[in-house]
Amino acid sequence: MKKKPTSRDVAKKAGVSQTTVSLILNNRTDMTFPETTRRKVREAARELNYVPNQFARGLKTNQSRLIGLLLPTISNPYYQTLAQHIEEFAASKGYNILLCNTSRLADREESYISLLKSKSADGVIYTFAPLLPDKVRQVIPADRMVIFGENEQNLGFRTISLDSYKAGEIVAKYLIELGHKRIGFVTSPLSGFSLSRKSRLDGVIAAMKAAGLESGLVVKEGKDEKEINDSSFEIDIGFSLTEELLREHSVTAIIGVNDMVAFGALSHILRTDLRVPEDISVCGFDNIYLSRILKPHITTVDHYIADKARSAVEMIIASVEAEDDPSDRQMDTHDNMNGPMLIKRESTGPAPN
Amino acid sequence: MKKKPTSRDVAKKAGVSQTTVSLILNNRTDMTFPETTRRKVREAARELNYVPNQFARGLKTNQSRLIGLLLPTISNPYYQTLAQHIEEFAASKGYNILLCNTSRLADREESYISLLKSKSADGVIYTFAPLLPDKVRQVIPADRMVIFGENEQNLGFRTISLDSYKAGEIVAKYLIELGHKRIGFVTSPLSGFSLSRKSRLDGVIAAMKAAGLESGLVVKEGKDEKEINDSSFEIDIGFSLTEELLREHSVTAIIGVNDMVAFGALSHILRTDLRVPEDISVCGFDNIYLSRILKPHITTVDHYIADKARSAVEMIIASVEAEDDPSDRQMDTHDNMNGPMLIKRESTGPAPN
DNA sequence: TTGTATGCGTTATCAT
DNA sequence: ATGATAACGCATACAA
Repeated sequence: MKKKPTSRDVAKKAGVSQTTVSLILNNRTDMTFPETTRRKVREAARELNYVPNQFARGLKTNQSRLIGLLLPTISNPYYQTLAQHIEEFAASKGYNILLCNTSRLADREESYISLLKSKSADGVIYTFAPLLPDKVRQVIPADRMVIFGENEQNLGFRTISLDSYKAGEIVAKYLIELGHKRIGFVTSPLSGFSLSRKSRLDGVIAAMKAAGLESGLVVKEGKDEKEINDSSFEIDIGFSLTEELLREHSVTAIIGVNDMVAFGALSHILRTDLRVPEDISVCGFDNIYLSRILKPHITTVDHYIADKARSAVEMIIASVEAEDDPSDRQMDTHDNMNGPMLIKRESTGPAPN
Repeated sequence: MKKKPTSRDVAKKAGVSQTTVSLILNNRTDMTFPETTRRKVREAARELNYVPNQFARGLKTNQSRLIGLLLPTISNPYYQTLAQHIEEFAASKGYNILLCNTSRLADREESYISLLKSKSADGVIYTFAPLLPDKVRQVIPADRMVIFGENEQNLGFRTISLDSYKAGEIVAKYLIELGHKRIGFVTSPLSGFSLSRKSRLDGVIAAMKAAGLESGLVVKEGKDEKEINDSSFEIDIGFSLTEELLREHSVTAIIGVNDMVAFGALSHILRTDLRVPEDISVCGFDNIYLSRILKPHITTVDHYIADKARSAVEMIIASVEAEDDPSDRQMDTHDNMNGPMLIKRESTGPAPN
């Protein structure tokens, strides 16, 4: 590890003071330098391969340009895509992403929170409801924290909402319009972590009720969530619950609680005599990239994740920048955001008969 | 952003000096303290919610416990799984992952390299051949850099090899044993970035040649790589090239250059009258998690990615730790590692006739 | 316009 | 066994 050049080295080489180097390299507009000085400094920096030491800078400024991204797992197309969008937008703004995979384990979550504090992360994006909301509050300033997902329990954190309830309604209404009266809802466990699963189901129930079809809904819920780190678990759940469902009930449509579960359902159905969508319709949620790839293309609900990822990052950056200039302290008025949108594809059609 | 407590605050509260706090909280074994002092300090730290400031610590120690992970994209099951394994093992060792998505763009790669230097990253893991090897060499010390993948051009970087050539051989030999004589090789572009694609093909060619079946190989190569950031591109390539291939040639087996391409191939075949594997066999490379999920389960080659991810992280950590104690400077003797292994599944069978 | 001096919070050296 | 004190490299208030 050869020693790295410091701003003092650059200063010496350029024949100016270290202050001048700092000022010029930070492009400070409130100061003006002769073009020759600027050139000398930049050239010296380039020749020495100088890069400012973020430890030293951070010690002064207390900014890290680091955003912690907490995920239950990255082996899941939904989180993947989310991570990708967040990373891309953050990078475009000069912020970087520290990958924090919690596996939904409280102790991992806790150690990551401490880590983020000690690294003076400028912000934290949760992609699930915190397991330890009180701990988080102690450690992370409220305006540096955003939850990406459901907002139900209202813990007082800022939230980028996906409105899963409405998404559930939309899907159910669509199927009802197509004439479906007996619908199966297949889901990984509703208890515990994922609030969005429950919300989606609630939305479906509401729509069924509104159409007087309550009794036509069959819910099949998966059991334990032990293997949740690998999304193959969700496919398996979709597969086996659908098998069970079709053995016991005659439905004309199946809603998977997300696209992965829906794939599992589809995967079972394709092994039977049933045709999709002639005999049975299938749909999911999330519009993960696989849903426009795997055949038959699956009907699903899009959340405008890219836009929302952008908003999440923007909220944090706004707080960071408000630090210097406390004037524009406008918080989270992100209400005019796109709601969920149905993506109709091959896997759904009119009810048979 | 309320002010964070410093070790001095802890010292004041515990009634000791700041030095003592540092010594105790760092669990230094070369120093011994009365149990009462230790308790006082720890308690004060806990009560104040004290977390050491990494900027200050880093300034002194020049260690960040940060590893930069350079990926072309994370929207690809292969890189996903790799990232997951690397993150998990690194976290277990107290190291963290900075996500560096380059989209295979040279300027992004360059800015990430500078960033990693300025953040004093302890190491860098490339998951592809560097676009800017010279720049990397200038900025990242050789012993803090590991390439995960092919080693062909031998740029002088340490490498965790996947031995794609051998993987190609293994697959081809297996198909030949099953009696296949006319085999299609379907691939995304061979030029440019991905060395492993070419190596896989070379391995296949070698095996065919060895069996005197050279003329039985048909290679279909996809054109431009513009949409490579979304792995749907690879599925599309598999789909359309297979369509083309089957129109022009009669083969009894198709090798996809990776599992995604193989899925694309499969996806087309399932829309024809051909049965898999009775009429035609399909296989891929990488053993991504989808390959044991999607039906029919696809035959593929496993690389022991989890083990190798571990090795990559270990190599870096070893270098970091060798810094203090330059005695154990044993470098990359990771030769006794598992080679590629064939995973036989439903999508392959004996050649027809 | 440029340079000098100081301090950020830690770790580490050296006294005590 | 514990406490003063000096760096680490940068940004910045202030001096020139």
